[in-house]
Formats: sequence, C-alpha cells, structure tokens
Amino acid sequence: MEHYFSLDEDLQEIRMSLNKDPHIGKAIKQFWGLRLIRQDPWECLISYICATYKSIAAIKHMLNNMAEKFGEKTALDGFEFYTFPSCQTLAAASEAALASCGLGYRAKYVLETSKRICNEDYDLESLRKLPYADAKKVLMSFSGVGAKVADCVLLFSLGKTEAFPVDIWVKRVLLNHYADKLPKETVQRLSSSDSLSSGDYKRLNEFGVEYFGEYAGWAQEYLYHLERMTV
DNA sequence: ACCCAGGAATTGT
DNA sequence: ACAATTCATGGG
Repeated sequence: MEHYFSLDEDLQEIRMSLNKDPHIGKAIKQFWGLRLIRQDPWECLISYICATYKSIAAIKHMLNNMAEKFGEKTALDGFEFYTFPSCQTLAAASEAALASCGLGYRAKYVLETSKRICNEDYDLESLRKLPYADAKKVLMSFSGVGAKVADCVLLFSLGKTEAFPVDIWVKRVLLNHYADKLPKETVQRLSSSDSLSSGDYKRLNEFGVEYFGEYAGWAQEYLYHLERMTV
C-alpha cells in the first residue's frame, strides 16, 4: 500500500525542486496531500487507450463495463467487485463485445494491443529498465498508444517521474500561465486550434521536462488538479 | 437536439 | 516533416 501511493518518495525534495514560480507554488500549497499512484502497467495501458477523446465520467463507465463483462468477481471484506480483465481474456474477446462496453472505435486498439501483449508474452514491467525516451518509443509501437498515453503509463506505472503528459487541461495551464516561456508561434497556433498536433505535443512535453526537471510528472499533476478546480 | 470529451490513426500536402 | 480529417459513443 505504501508503494501504491508513492509514500516512500521524498516529498520535501520533490516540492522544493518544482517550486519554480508562483503559479505552481499555489498548486503545491493547495494540493499538499497529492500523491502519485503506481498502477499496474497493463491496467494502466488499457485504461488510457480507452480514455482517448472521452470524458472522465464516460471513461469510468467504460472501465466498469469491461470489468463486469470480462473481469472476475471477487469479494474483499464483504464488498464485491470485479477485477480488471487479464490480457488473455481481452485478447480472446470479440471486437463487438468490447465495443458494446462503450469503447467505440477504441475496441480495435484494445484488441490489437491485448493480442500482441498476450502472444509475445510481453512483460511491460521490463520497460522500467529502459531510459524514458526508449521506453516511450516501445509503448508508442502498440496500437492506440500515442505520445500522451505513453507518457501516462510511464508516469503512473513505470516510475518515470520526468514524463510530462500533455492533455487538454495541461495545454490550458501552459497557455494561461506559461505562455511567456513558450515560442510565440506555438502559443498562437494553440490558442486558435482545439486539437494538439504531434509536433506541438512534443514542444509542450519538452518544455515541461526541461522547465520542471526530473519530477516534471509531479508538476503536471499539481498543475492539472489546480486547473480543474479553478474552472 | 446539441456539444465535447485526460487523442490516435489515416490520409493528404 | 507537418497539417487536416476521421473516428464511436456517452454524459452534461
């Protein structure tokens, strides 16, 4: 349990190294109790593949559906729940059955990635040993996994604290509070467009990693939560 | 009915 | 390399 909530990390050092400006200072102060979870990489990978271009409420619904349909029913302290389905189970599922959980076009990605991990008996934990950039390339070779999903898995499951996932909320943070530190033409393009090209993702991601350093992922979480509370 | 969502793959330039 | 388009579905 301590491991799951990252309670062994040196929070003092992390907070100090991240406190580079008043805005993140405010976020750190407001979310003093924030922890990074360490999720199982398989569950994390599939969850974030499903999460692409979906609202958080809809994501919860999808994952519940998948667990009820493909997971195992277990009980703990009299509380019943369903485990997250194994890659063998999902690899054997039909695309239609996955789609009916609310996955839509993501069903194909989940199926392809499940089959590959199952067939190759791929151990996602082995990515821990690779440097951030190398592990990211491997993850992005799976179906349905782009830079954002890869960064989430690296941060939440594989201990890469320098990973800096850029979703629409982090994009808003950077535009609203860090525009003066970004290239002018990038800021202009981002504020006039709703989507994020792969090139601009890379620019924002690299800004985060360079500006906040080896704990950029923690910075992302502080900023993300502040932005969501502020709206 | 309408709008957009913790983006990625595909196609066009 | 980079920009535009498409993608299926649910919750607010």
